Amino acid sequence: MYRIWYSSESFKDFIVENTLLKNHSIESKKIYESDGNNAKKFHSIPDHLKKILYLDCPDIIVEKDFEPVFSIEDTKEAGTGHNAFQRFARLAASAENNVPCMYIYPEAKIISRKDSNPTWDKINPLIFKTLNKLMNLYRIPSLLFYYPSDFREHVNTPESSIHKKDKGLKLSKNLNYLGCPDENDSEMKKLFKIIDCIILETENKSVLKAKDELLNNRLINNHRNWMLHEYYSKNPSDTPSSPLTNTVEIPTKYLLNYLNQYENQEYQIGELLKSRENTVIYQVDAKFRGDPYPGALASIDYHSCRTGKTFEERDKNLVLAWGVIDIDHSNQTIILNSSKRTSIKSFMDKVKNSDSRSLTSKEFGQLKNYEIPRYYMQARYGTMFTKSKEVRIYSYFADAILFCDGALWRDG
DNA sequence: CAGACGAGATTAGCACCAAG
DNA sequence: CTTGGTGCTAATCTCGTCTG
Repeated sequence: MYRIWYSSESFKDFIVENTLLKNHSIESKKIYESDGNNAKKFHSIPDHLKKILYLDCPDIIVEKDFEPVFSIEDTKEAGTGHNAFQRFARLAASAENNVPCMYIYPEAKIISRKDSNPTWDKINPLIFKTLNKLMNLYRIPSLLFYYPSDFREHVNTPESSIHKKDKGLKLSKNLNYLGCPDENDSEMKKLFKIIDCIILETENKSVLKAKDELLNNRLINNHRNWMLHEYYSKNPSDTPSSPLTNTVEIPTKYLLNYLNQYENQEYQIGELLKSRENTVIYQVDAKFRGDPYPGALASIDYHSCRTGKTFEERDKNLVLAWGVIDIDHSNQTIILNSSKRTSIKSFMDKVKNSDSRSLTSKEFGQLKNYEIPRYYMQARYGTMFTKSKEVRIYSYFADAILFCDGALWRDG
């Protein structure tokens, strides 16, 4: 009846045993993130789930009759700066695929840095506003719950937190739920109630119809209002914060003038970029890497660029630049300075690497038996699931990627 | 020569912490 | 205080070498 896909067994039990799922027969299966990460097993994941996993893999997906009912993402990370957005791509993937998502994140966590007393690192409230945008767009719940913590009892006294050894977080005391949040905490009880709500709705109606109407549910609607309230109480003046503070908006003309170096008599840049008057550039002056940037890039899309449900429906281009942008108004162009000299080679090497791991150039006789279904998946999808996560997410979200020594862009 | 074993490489997860 | 670049670890795969 219900099927639950999980990456951690104790967290799966934590969810099942504290919700109405415990009254149903459950089949549980381990989830595999990607073909690149788990070449032997990923191809056995059902096709409809692969589509959700295309962008990023959540901690839990619950299905009924082969239709995803909801997903959960759980983290103990301190949500300062862009970190709150690290898992955002998977929330977005869930919403884009019409699957409600629950996000568990600490309101604050105790961090001890050298030469200073322990302090609470507090969640970047922008995550609430961005999740609200996601809900407006897809009409599917994307709800954040606070990971249980001592924060409110010890706002100014992290030193005296009872749970200081766990960095202020309240973990479960139940040995079956090792590393899970405290199931007796009020915030977790809210989570269980809302999950129960979703399960009851799917029992009464079809899964699809239930999901369609979830935002009208009183409990869920209340929680959504609470999230907005959290945003405005933590940021009353609605001041922009990371990662939006690392973006710059320019007239697209400037971008086209910059990309002009790659045009000649044979090739002219296509219509897509030109069709949008302005362009948002996310500046990352770091060595090429994945987390936390894929999630941050995705969040900027929903925040600053999207007007509709797909990445094609944007009123501004979204560009990822590996370096810092200087705007040259006199020449109507941009200058890209990369202090780490991050090369386009680092991107292309990752693409090359995933191709070399694919089976598509083999003869049938060379395939081991267990490789045959994987080969067949690759025959259909190419290296779609084989590439590393950052290559998948960057090339999905960014209309163009700029490096100091090269660039990639979409024409349509 | 098939299977076992283990080192090294790769992927991704899960965060931390120093700078300004 | 906020920002935003970087570090560490587990899991798994790959591939060369060993062994019976």
